[in-house]
Amino acid sequence: MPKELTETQKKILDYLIERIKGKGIPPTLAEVAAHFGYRNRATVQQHLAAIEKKGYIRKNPKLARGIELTLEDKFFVPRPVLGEVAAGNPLIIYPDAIDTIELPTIARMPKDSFLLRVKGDSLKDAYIFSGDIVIVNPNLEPRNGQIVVAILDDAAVVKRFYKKRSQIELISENPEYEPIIIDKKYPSFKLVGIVVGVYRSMDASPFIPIQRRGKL
Amino acid sequence: MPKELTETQKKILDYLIERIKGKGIPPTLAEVAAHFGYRNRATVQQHLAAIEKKGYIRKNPKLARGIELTLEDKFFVPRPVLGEVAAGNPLIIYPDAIDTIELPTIARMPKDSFLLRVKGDSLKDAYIFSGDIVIVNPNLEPRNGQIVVAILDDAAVVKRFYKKRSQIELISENPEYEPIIIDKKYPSFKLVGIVVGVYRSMDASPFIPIQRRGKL
DNA sequence: ATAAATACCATACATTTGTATGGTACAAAA
DNA sequence: TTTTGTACCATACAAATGTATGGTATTTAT
Repeated sequence: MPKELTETQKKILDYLIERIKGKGIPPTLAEVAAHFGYRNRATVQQHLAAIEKKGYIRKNPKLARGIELTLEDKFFVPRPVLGEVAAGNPLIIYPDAIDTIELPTIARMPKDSFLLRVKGDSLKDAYIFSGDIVIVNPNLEPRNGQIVVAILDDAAVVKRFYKKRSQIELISENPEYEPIIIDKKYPSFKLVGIVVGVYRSMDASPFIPIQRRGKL
Repeated sequence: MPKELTETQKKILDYLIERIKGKGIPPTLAEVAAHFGYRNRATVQQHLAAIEKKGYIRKNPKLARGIELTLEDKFFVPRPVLGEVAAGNPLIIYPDAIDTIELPTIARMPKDSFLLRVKGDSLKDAYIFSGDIVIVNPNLEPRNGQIVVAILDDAAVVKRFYKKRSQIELISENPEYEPIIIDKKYPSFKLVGIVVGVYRSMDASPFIPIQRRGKL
């Protein structure tokens, strides 16, 4: 189990992850220093040593940009989950990250997307379940039938989106939930983004392994 | 549209991609040279110049490992799908990639994992559906109750794994399918890996947007 | 009270790294 | 035939890079 990081160390690690996952190129000491306004590389050097000691990265000695994320080899990388979102009844969405899930290393986010954990079962007919992580892109125009995340009276919902002449309808796949109809002028409605993908980790299995034997 | 690459250039580009996506660190000229057995960096230097000229990479001048993949700066990154795997009845698994899916940029794979597209519905009670992409890690020891991919008589299956004294059981979540019982000595059985995650793209929506209005 | 960890700065140095330049050999195109 | 492109080799060099060492100030644990 990796040890706790200090504030500064965490910031630096986040930057490393951002650079490695985002650009594909780990930064040099000089670049990290520049990014944080440090006057010299030795400072970064020491922070990296500390982060490495705590087990989050591995440094290839003598090699330029020789920073590897060790967490990556464990297949999981911490990603912030911005909030929980109701597939059924609205839930509160938090301004900051409420949690960090261990998205597998398959987890490089498009830089403008973010993650939300789904609570509730109103999307079960669309094969999205409570506990799933949805990848939300805020910079896409919604088309009819797409699954979107929207804020409604300070709560967030995940629903299927339909735009009509003068109103927007948010429909659950699950017939137990009533469609939400929004007049276009409705003030507290805001479209957050479009669900571009769903990810579910199999690691901490939410399923109880039922010892089902033989035929039924 | 990028121009055609020569054989050598393609090999080098493949290596670059492998390094950037796999390790997260682009190689230096020296490393590329070593990998291909070149006696000096200038050779690589010239190949890279050619590849850049043809538009596949961008080089940050003067910067160590300053190689970026130009094709990558989009939302989706092509990833090879190694085969299709049956959640219900066994299907054939192909030695090479059968397809390339556009995994979202959230998609950087752990280097030893690979993707399989699921066909069939025997795992629907585990919320895995036909068309989903499962992320499979071949280097983990399976624990009871985990979902695994296994090869059985040249066909691959996705099932829940249970190890008993002298036999292994592969069980479907879906009661319609019979459990598969394998004697430990069974020759043609091979465990491929453990399903560590499921990804589903919402992009090419498999669902027909049903115009369901009002209450039912 | 003292030790240890954190968070920086500055300077120095050997290597690594990218790049420039020049050369050879070969095949295909003009 | 000459030119162009590909595929290598060798040497040289400035800048980038990681690392070592030493220092100060502050906070946290003992």
